[in-house]
Amino acid sequence: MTIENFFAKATTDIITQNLLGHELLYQSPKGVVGGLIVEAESYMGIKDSAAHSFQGRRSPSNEALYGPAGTIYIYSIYGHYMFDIATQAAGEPQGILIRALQPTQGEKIMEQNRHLNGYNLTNGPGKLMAALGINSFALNQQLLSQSPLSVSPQRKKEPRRIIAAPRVNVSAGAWQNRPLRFYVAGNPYVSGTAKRSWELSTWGWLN
DNA sequence: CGAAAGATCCCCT
DNA sequence: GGGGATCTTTCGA
Repeated sequence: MTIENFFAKATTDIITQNLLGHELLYQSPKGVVGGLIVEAESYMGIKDSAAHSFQGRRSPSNEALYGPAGTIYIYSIYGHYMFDIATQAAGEPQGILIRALQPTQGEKIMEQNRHLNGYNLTNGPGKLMAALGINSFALNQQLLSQSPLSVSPQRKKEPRRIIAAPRVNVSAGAWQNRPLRFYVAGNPYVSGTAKRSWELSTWGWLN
């Protein structure tokens, strides 16, 4: 099973839920860094009012969304870099925004990249990219399997419970309240969650 | 060419 | 929980 086979086999919202617990790794110049995916959002393509490809919008900056499943889509907003993966066949511009990681590799390097430590290291889409040390568009439009970024083809850990909620900072449009944000319940690296909701014995995993 | 919006972050109360 | 920083992209004149 390759990571490309993992995608394009279901609807993007199902793929997003199945992606939780997979390990994202980056072969960075300073060493291997990465962690388990604990939070992600689905963007459902031309009919989704919050998607960059809404109504078929297409330009050099979002071209990666139109690539085959497993294509890396990097964009920037407010001076921060974000990491998406195209999930469907070429020409069907749907994708997943990776929003938070639980560090498993190179935590020291990530702390140096971020100049801080603790749960704030990777609990947001811009934060995790800064922690990995990615601050350019160099990997945009590359295939995951042919780049220094990789996602494990299967789960490393099973979420005990997955919560679905409206997407973060999607505040207008017909799809603004759709529950397309998915995260591991109780994991302290999920962005914007309250301390009292954290499960610090299991971090939300079954194994 | 200027302006405004935006899938965010950090620091302060 | 709120406001300012920051900067790329897009759209309208």
